[in-house]
This record gives sequence, structure tokens and C-alpha cells, in this order.
Amino acid sequence: MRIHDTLTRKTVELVPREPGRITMYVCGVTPYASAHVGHARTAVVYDLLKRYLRHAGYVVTHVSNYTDIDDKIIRRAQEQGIAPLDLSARYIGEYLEDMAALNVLPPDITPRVSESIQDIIDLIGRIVANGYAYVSSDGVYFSVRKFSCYGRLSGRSVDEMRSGARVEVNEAKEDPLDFALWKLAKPGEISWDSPWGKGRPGWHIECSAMSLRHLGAGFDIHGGGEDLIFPHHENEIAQSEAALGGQQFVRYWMHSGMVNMGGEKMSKSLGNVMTVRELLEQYPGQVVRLYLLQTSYEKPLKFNISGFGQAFTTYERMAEFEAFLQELGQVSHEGLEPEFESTCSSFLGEFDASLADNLNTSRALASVYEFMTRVRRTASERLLGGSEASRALEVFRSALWVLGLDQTNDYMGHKSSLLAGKQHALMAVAAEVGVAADDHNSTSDLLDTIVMKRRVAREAGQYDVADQIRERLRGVGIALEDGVDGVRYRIHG
RNA sequence: GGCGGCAUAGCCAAGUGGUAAGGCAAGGGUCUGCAAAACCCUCAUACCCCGGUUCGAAUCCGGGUGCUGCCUCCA
Repeated sequence: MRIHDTLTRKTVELVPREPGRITMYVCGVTPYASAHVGHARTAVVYDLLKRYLRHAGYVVTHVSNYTDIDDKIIRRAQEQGIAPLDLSARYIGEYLEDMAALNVLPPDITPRVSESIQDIIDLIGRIVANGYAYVSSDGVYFSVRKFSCYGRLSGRSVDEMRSGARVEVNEAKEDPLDFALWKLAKPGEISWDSPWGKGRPGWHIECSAMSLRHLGAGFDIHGGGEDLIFPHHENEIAQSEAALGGQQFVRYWMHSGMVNMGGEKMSKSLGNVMTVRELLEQYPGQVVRLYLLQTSYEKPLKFNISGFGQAFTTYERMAEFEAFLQELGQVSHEGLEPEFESTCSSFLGEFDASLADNLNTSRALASVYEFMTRVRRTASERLLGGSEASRALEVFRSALWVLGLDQTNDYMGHKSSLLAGKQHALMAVAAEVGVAADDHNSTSDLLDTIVMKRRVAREAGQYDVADQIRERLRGVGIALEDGVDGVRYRIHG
């Protein structure tokens, strides 16, 4: 497959360090608040990458960290009067729930900074020994000017930055560009022992330590949001290669685009945030995921809540299509028409090729939609055989799995919970159309009885009664569809 | 101030030299008791503006305009 590499600024063929095997490290979250849509996007993008690579036959090792100790966590924990690691543990728990709802597969390894201190100390030791760092009054700092390639990833030069007005001023540094590898603890702060005194890791060192620890020098893909390019990833390269003594740190760098809200980047510090949890109250996780996959992963995504309504309609179409094939597939039948088989296999070919092209999800989704239309068209022209339906279902599901949109039961579950929420409204409808509402123990029983009453009326030719019932139900968000094999319903909030 | 990115129909969005994918919405039709769903048809002489290169440009180059990212914590 081809991917866009941030370092070379080119879209290149992905050639792994070891044939058939991909090692990837994705910068995870600093868990001091609920995850927002931007975090969700990044997680979904790299989850898609992993799924696609596995689908393409690679053995993938995916590492993603939690930066569970940092200044913001410490401050937030102090405000709440709890231990920093308790605070981060709580938000890690939330994050896991949110990601599960989005059908993000758990990474293979999820190291935490607080559990990687020894690796971090060892790495700093190597950097110091190689002469790229120095000990100062409040910690250990990396000497940026000693690393000649500094600025290559983010495309800036040390001298340009020096003239910039916004570099941090700190008298403990030899140069304003230097950054902390180890911060000595102030009284009362959480700390770990180190050769340089009690303290905690600086912001960037943990990712170098954890990625090298679990994947080794020269691993394949390092990813994250594009806001991490500078300084985080720039610093990671500098310190890692300083420690590795000239060996390459990472083969390919990938960065996912930001989510914008109100014309600005969504971020916790700006406060223009929609959390994943808030969104999941309104839409099934699969709909949220589909929304996120509609835009190419590198482009900024303009968050717009009305887009979720569109995504909902589209996901509904997918879920109904799957149900349609599943029903047809029950009937056993003779073989496939060659033409039908070629529809299925060329769909998969087009789908794979789209994702192999730097994860072109828009095109991959277009091929899914076209496939649905083709199969439906065939079904409307002649009866689709059971084996054909099964084959179509097989390829359709494999595509949905790669996209992580295979949890159609999520949509169905959403449907039934919506229905349960309509208890009250349905009782009113029952009363209006003359159905006794008392002796039904569930909302769906009640709906069934109403639908039955309508069916009787229809069969008796009393269309005015039947239509009235249908209109009443539509009024409460339940749309009935009369098919040849019975009544189906769609339900909306 | 420095270094980037983006601008395609009402909305979302692909396409990066060969004559505008796909989805939503909208309009018409088939089917249906009527609907819905499904299917069929229609829906950008045109890709922010002005120049240039080319047989040919949404795609390349130059200049504008607008929006935006990073340079500070950030996914």
C-alpha cells in the first residue's frame, strides 16, 4: 500500500522493516478529561489503518500509549483533591468505553508513562552519555543545537525558531529551544527516583522510550494527530536518534487531520469541544464512525452536527442492506451467476485498491454504495438466489469489517432503545386507534398489537382505518413499510 | 513575524494534466390499494478570482482573495 509520509512529504510505497510484519506506534491521549471528537478521529483513523493492513495479510503490532502523568494531570488532580494517577486511571477507563463504542479495536500494547519510568531513565541516560543532554538546576535538558537534523520533520530551521517571539524563556536552559527530558519534582509533587534526583519525565521522552521498548529502533509507522508534528514528534526524533547513535528511529511518519468546530481546531484548551460521550447520547457509535470516515484522514474535518443525520441515513441503508441479504441467504439455492460473482469480486478489488491508496475512505465508501445499488438492482430484476445473497453478504461484511462498520447490531440496538423510549407515545396511539394498552408488558408487544390491528383492517379492505394507524405511528417516529412478506418498521428519534 | 495546508453543486465529498466518482437533499417515474422501502431517470459547460505554460488544466506555474494549522499544552 501507499501512504503519505510526513518526513519526506511524499506518498510512498510502504515497505516494512521485516517482510509481512508491520510495527506501528500511535501517540495516545493525556487522560485528564473526557475524549472529544478529535481524539475519536485519530483513534478511528489508525484503527482503520491497522484493520486494512491485517486484511491485506500483514501481522500488525500496534502500540498506543497513555501519558498518564503530566503537568495538567497533576494540576487537575490537585483541584479535585485526588491522586494524579487516580485521575488519569478514571479517564483511561472512560476512554476505553468510548473507543469500544466506536468499534476501535484495542491496541496490542498500551503502555503507561507511570509504568515505564525505568525505560525512560535508561533512555535519558544514553542521551546524556552520548553528549546530547545536560543537567541543569531543575532537570535534564536536551541540547537541540547539537542535533543537526533538528527541524526536518516540521520543516523549520533552528535559526528561524530562534528569532520567533514565542519560544519559552527559562533560565535553567542553555538555549531557549532546549526541552526537558527529566523535570525535578517540586515539594509535594508525585516523583520517581533517578540518577538526577527525584522527578518525572518531560513531555516527549515517554513516547521515545515506550516505542523503542516495544517495537525497537527503525519500527515502521509512527502516527498521531498533525498537531503533534511540532514540537512533540520533532523532539522524539531528536532524542531517539541521539540515543540510538545514528540508527534510524522510525521509517514512516503519518499524521491525521484536525477536527474543526466553529472555524477553529477543536481542543480542550479552547473549550470548543464536543465529547464522544455527548455525541454517543444522540447517535450510535457506528454512525459516528461513519461520519469520521467520510473525509480523507489528512484533511481537516469541519465538525457539523447535521452531518450526523446524513451519516445516520447512510448507515441505516447499510444495516438494512445487510439484513436484506441475510434474509435472502436463508433460502438455499443453486450456484452463482458468473456475472454476479464478478460484481462481488470487482467490488472487493476496487474497495481494497481505494484503501491501499493512502486510505482513501471516500472512494472505498463510494464502492460500497455502488455495490449495494448493483446488488439491489439485480434483486429487482430477478430473484436473487440464496447462494448469491450469501456471497454478497460475505464480501459486504468483509468490507464493513475493514472499515470497522460491521456492528450493524449497534444500529439495531439503537432502534430498539428508541422504541423503548416511545412507550408513552405508543400508549396514546393505542388509545386513539382502539387498542387496549394495559395488558402488554413491553413496548414492542404494544407495537405488535397495533400493527396487527392494522393488518386485520387492511385485509378487510378498510384502508382508511389502516392508513390512519400508519399515520399515527409515523407521527411518533415509527414508519411502517408494507412488503410482500409482511410489515417492517423504521424508527427515528 | 516565520513555516505549512485548504478553497469542487443546497450540504458532505473524491479526483492532482485528457475533458467533473459517490452520498445526502430535491424533482420526475416504476412498483404499491395508497404510502414507504427498493429500482430507474434528472440534478456543476464546470472546480474562489486574474494571468501564464500546454494540443489539452479543477489538476502545473505566477499573482490575488478568503479560511485554516503549527511556531505554547494539544489527537
